[in-house]
Formats: sequence, C-alpha cells, structure tokens
Amino acid sequence: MTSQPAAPERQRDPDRTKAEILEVAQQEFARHGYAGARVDEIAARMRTTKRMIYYYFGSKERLYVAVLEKAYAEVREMERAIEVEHLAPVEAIRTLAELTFDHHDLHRDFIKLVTIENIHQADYIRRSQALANLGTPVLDLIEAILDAGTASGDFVTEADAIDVHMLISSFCFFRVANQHTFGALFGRDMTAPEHRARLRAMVGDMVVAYVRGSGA
Amino acid sequence: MTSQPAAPERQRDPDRTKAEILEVAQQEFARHGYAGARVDEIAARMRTTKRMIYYYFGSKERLYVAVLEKAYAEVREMERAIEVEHLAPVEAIRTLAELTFDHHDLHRDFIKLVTIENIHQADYIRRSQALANLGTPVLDLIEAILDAGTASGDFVTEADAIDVHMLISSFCFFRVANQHTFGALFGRDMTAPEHRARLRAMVGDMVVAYVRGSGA
DNA sequence: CACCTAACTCACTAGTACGTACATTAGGAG
DNA sequence: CTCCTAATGTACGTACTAGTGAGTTAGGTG
Repeated sequence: MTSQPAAPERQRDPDRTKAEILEVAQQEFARHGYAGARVDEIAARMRTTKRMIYYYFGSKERLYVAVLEKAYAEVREMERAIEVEHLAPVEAIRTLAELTFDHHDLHRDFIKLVTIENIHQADYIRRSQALANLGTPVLDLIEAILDAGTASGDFVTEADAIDVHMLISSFCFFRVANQHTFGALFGRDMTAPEHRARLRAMVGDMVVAYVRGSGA
Repeated sequence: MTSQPAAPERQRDPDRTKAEILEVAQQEFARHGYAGARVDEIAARMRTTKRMIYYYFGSKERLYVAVLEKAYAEVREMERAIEVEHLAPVEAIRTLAELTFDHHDLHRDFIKLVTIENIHQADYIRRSQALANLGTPVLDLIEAILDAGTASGDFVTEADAIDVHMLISSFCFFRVANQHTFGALFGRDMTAPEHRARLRAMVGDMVVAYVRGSGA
C-alpha cells in the first residue's frame, strides 16, 4: 500500500472540494431553482469560499450544468443495475414499474432538478455535451419485455417502449414532484409512508393491466 | 342603454389595468419561475408602469399569489363544466380521462405555475386563503363513477377517488410538464401533434384497464 | 363648472448577488 | 531543502432589482 492509509484530512484537496461544491450546489439548486439559488449561500454551507466555486466551475450557469450532469450520471448508474430479464413478461414489466417507483422515491433532488430544467425548456441540458443524445438503458429493457410479452401472447398493445416508459415514469414522477400542491388541494400527502405500499402496487397493476390490452 | 356603447378606450381603467398586469405576470412567472421573473420585465410588456403593479398588488409575492388564484379559478370553472354522469361507468371514466388530457393540453401556463409552486413546496398556495381547503369537483365525479362501476360489476379496484384522480392526472400532467427533458433525452416530443391522438387514447385505455382490475 | 379622489407617472434608493483582482500558502517535484 | 504551481482566502466592484416618495391628471360627482 502507499504511504497514506486513508488520506485523512489534507488541507488542500481539489477532488474533495469539487465534490463538496457539487453536493451543496445540488441541494441549493433543487431547493430554490436556478434563479432562486444563491452562490453565496452555497459557499456559506461549505468549508470552502465562493472563490473556489468560480475557480473550479467558472460561473453559476456552468456549476448548474455540472450538477445536472452528475445527477443524471448517478441515475444512469442505477438504471444499469436493473435486472429483470430472467422474469416472465408480466412479472418483468411489473417489477420494472415497482423499481422505477422506488427509484423516484429516493432521488428527490434529481426530480426537482428535472422539474426545474423543464421550466427553462431544458435549455441547460441541451447546452451540455455530456447529456446530449445519451439514450437510456431502460428503453432497451422495456423493448425486450414488450417483444417477449407480445410473442407469448400475454401483451396486446400498440404502444412502444417510449410510450410505456412514459406511462410508468409519469405516475412515479408525479407522485413525488407534485406532492405539495396535490397535498394542499386534496389533503393527502401521496409520499407519506401509509400510502407508499398501495401506490407502489398500483403502478405495477396499472402497467400490467394496460399492456394486457384490457382497456381497449 | 348608458352613454358609452362599448367603453372604447378610457385612459384610466383600473379593471383593465389590473387584468393586464395579471395576464402578463402569469406569462412571466410561468416562463421564468418566481425568482427568475422580473417585475421590471412585466412592466415593460404593458401599457402601464411598474409603479402600478405595486399600487394594485403591493409586492412581487402578492402579485404571484394573485396570479395563482386567478389560474386556479379558471381551472375550477372548466372542471365544473364536465358532464359525464349520463354515461355508463366504463365510458364515463374513459371520457373523464380524455377530457383531463385535453384540459392539460391547453392551460400550459397553469401547469408551469403548479410545477413552480411545487419547487417552493407550495408555500404560496398555502399562504392564500382563496386556495386553501377548496376541494375539487372532479373528486365527487370520480367517486360517483367508481361507485357506479363497482355496483355494476364493471370495476374491481380498491383505489379511491383521489388515487384514480392521481392516476389520470399524472399521465396528462407529465406529458406536458416534462416535455422538454423527455424530448431532450428520448428524442420524442410527446406534445407534438402526431402523438396527440395516440396518447389521448392511451390515458383512456389505461384507466379503464386499471379499474377493471385486470392488472392484479 | 369646480372639486376631489382614485389612477397614474417619474425619478430615485437601498440592498443584493454574481463575479473578480490580488494576495497568500500548501505541498509535490527535483 | 528549495522552488514553483495549483489551490485557497480576502475584499471589493458593478449591475441589477424590488420597492418607494412625491408629485400630476383624468374624470365622475354634486
């Protein structure tokens, strides 16, 4: 092993500093939106000063893009870990839906960032090379499941992988993204623990019912 | 009739001024979010000056709340117009889903405002008396349909009205609210005309399939 | 027609928020 | 051990932005 067992606490550590900036910035942007986020506030919540943010990221905008890129990268990582190809079509699609549900249940910050990006018409995402035309592994997965289900006769649907992905995502995303207005208007917090299991089962049932074609 | 046939162009017209401020403010807030919206920009887009905004609304925050209240009031109005009680349960719920789809297809600004409110954890909505505990007529409608469907044996579900409302809303809302990030990532604009009819049918099929219980 | 008030204009301020010039130091390379 | 550069701290400038003080006029009313 090298000289330092765990690199305990160097006073100067670019990687750590950059990582900490991104971490805090993600929270700040997710909480307040792009315009509402304060660079000074990000700096105040760190060991570091604001100068470092500009030293490493150059501008508020580039910091924001870096946060987006990191967040998307993490999500991709998680998606790649999904493994349902050994299941029969019906159970495969149900499991995928439930895992997507879990995935949205965690990653609240990511959902907020996506929401914020949509307010800005995804301007910043488009400006990022790292995020451009970077399809999602999930699509291939869904396509494989749909093909298998159609072949076996379990599924009767004309929807393609993107449609089904949207069907699943919309439910999972909405529940978290709109929890506050929904809660304020209907007096029910859809993200509260007592609703979790029921809603999780609901996505699964919903997709299965849909791809079976029983709504036509 | 009174002296003026159509009140052609008074130089001083409080109602008109207030309405114009709200209209322009709605666009500005919807486009840029609360923090990103510029009071000066709102003023610049009108016949009026910024001073008038403060004269009538007092602050940026109160203007924003006024915009929210107006937007919600309009949506309520539209919801009240829905009339599906003469239909059989299956067709009633399908029609309701399709009308909800249409409703979200228009009212893009409203969707953005809701999205923005969720970023702020619905703080401003909660601060408004006009919007507090103001349930939605749609819920009663859904409940009636669910009861009828269960009684007739067409429906087999344990989900209640709020659940089903969320099921329908999430799809319709997501398609519009997330169109930009979804488009950037999957190269398909779900709000483009060529997808409209297919997706509209999809919500209907989805809810019907679900309430029939064919996913369990 | 005179008056009075609500409606409106203009110029201005205080505070804030992004970004930077400049000074300083840690710590690896030779 | 020395030096050199990447990394960091301090203090400040500039531009913008919400909000206001004070004066002006339209137009309904008696």
